[in-house]
Amino acid sequence: MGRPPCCDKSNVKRGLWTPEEDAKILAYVATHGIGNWTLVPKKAGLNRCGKSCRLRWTNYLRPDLKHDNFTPEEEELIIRLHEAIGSRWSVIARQLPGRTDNDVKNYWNTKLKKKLQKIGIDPITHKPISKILNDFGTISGINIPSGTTTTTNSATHQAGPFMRKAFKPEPPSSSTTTTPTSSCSNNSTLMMVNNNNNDHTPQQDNYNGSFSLTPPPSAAAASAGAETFLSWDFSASASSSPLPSAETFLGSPRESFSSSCQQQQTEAQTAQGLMWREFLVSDSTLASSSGFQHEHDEEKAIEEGPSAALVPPPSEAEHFSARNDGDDMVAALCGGGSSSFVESMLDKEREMMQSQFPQLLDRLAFDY
DNA sequence: AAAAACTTCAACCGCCGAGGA
DNA sequence: TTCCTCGGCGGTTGAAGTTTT
Repeated sequence: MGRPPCCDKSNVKRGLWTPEEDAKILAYVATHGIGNWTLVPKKAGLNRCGKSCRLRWTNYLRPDLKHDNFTPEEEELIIRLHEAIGSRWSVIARQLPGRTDNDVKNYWNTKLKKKLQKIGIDPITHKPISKILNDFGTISGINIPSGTTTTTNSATHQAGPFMRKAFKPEPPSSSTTTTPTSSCSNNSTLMMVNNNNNDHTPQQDNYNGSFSLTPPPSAAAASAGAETFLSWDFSASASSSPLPSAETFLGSPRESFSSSCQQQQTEAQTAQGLMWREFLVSDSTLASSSGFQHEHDEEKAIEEGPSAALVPPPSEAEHFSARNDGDDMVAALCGGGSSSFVESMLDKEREMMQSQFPQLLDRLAFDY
């Protein structure tokens, strides 16, 4: 049975609130406090849905709200928390006094996402976009030719279908391959530049995390229309070095959360040459891309059945939560049964989270 | 000056879980 | 156990404002 509407939508006012309506809410809350929001419109003399009243109060009228710009510290915290727990805006907002989940969400969507994209970081996975695409090349058995430029932001989404295909369990005899470059067409180009030999060979898994913004080589920039060039220092060859993170750009004096996190993943990297987070790259990216959602659903429907093993992985937030509803999916990803690999990864991430965000983790555990 | 393109963000939508009857 | 209501949440929309052409 579907849930009935909370109010008669045809008879309630919608759209922007007037100062008079705001005053009524404020007056009502001042006298009665916050209680049953469905009764508020009637008692306050408003022709609005109760839900709308609650939203107006929580997102705009609450006296403890800040209405000024986000500070760099707040920005950094949002990025770090988003990397850790994903788009759980309410949880992130609780770490930012005076900010609402709507504020944080809007700020992320309009500013921070673009900011990260501009510096070549995928805002969903918080990994360098080139790294994602290069890894995809490795995973799917495709070597991106030397000198091939990889593309940013929407190109990642454009790569969705074939990336997903790459993760799809194939029968051993299958030789299906796809060609990434056919889907990567974007006027925003990201180039990987090796400082040592200055060739543009994509590097995989062995960069050391020294990662800086450099001015584009003029000729290449002009021809490629590059917005941002990323300069990588490959001088140290330690393969267990952390991946660069957005933190690097933010100049945080603290130990990079993402770096430590990713380092642990790297250390636990299996002979498969694939980290579990890689799965998140493919599917969380897709899931958040409305353009692929429909297609994804269709494919899922097709794939479901006795042999279907491609189950959307839980978000990182779900991994960090105390709920178990992601376990089956993770198990499915690993071919069924419990996986010590996944469990150890989750344990490590939890430990790391505990040390980095103890308060947050406590709250998550409490909430769920 | 006007139109088009782009950005921002308040508000809405629909789903979900909790909890009470 | 089932049904219903409510509050909370994340994703999305679209009006208003701003910038660019």
